[in-house]
Amino acid sequence: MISKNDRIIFHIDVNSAYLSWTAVKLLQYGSTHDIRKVPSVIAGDSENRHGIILAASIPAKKLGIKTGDVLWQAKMKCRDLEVYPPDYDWYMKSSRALVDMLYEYSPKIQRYSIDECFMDCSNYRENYVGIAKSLKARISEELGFNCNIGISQNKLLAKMASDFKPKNSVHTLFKDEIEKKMWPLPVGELFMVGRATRTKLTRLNINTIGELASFDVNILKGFLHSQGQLVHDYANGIENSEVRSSNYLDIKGLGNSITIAYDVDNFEEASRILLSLTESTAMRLRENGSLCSLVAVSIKTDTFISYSHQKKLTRSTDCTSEIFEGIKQAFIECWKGENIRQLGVRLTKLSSNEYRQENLFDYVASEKQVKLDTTIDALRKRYGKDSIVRSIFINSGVKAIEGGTGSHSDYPMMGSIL
DNA sequence: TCTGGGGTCCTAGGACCC
DNA sequence: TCTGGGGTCCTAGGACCC
Repeated sequence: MISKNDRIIFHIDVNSAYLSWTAVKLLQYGSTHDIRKVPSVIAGDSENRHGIILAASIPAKKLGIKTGDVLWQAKMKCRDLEVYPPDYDWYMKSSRALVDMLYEYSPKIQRYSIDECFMDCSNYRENYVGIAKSLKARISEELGFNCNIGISQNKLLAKMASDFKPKNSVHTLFKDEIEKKMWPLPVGELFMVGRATRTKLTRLNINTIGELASFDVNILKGFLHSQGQLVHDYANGIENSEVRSSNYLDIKGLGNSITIAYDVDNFEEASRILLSLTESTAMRLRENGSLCSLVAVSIKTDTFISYSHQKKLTRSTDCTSEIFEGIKQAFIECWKGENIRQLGVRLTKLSSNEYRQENLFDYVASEKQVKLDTTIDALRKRYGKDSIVRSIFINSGVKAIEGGTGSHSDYPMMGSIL
């Protein structure tokens, strides 16, 4: 169990978050039909080639439908599958409501993703399970959705615990429970063992987490390099990272990408889409108070081949037109002329805009650009994203501002590591 | 029949310098 | 003309997460 110097970490995980949150919204708007109780999914529309399952109800899961499946395949498994579109603004509100409630319990909270949080509850030396249960009950009653809470001495084990069945429960996975509760599980269920790693481990005849835990770590490192050490540690429950109150300023990079409803085969069209993506990404960059000095373009072709190319800027900037020049250059340098299915823009090497390095030669011009961007951002914030649109987009068939967890993204996305 | 979008981190290989 | 090795930095791609 818990000893004196142990931390107590909660991991709160909303069950089928998107589906639950849409269900709650429908009920709040007067529906009497709870989509959690029938086969249903949240998915984009196939017509625009966004037809992927983002979340599935438990009845849908029982029919073999899971996140990431293609919509038409899911429909074949269940003829009267109910399909609902995602509503990201609502999901952000729901997520925020959850976090607000968690702050009543502890100030040390790390938002790991839109539907997962770590919370350091080391202050509750006794009855932490009882506290978790009452927290879970409050979330159900006051917010209307269910979650799992995992409890342990570190974040990894707490996260593993919150995956345990049954759903809508509190589970513990303390170090002295690893052997019984975690080691019998298939190795692919360990955090950070994805498909590629699992395949390699299977070749070494490692099939359960317990087999991984007792395997020679040096042999593992030979096959998996640093990943070998990491998963071996995780299989043994070793992980010591802090619950760090996330600061949105310390993101490493940001980007937007879009799968286009049709294949793009000419430069002008691709360029318009890239500008549209640059607009939304640069806006987020400015909102974050950051400058970037490296930009990258990514391309996915109609045959699903992906590649990317990056371009260093001459100085750090948050100016849409400067960033777009870099993006356009990068695209010209790498596009091989295939039909394009998806385009992406990514900004990295971020720094704070407190230390804006002015261009000595056209100081006035760049001053003006900064003011222009700031003004446009303010107008769009006030009157909506489409209130100001570049003339190039009018009648072009391309949305002026494409993609993006725009202003509502007030948490950093999770990393793959804790 | 068709296959999303947002992230972080690591690594192999090439360029360049000494 | 041909030969080496080590260090650093950069890039593209691939691993993982939700």
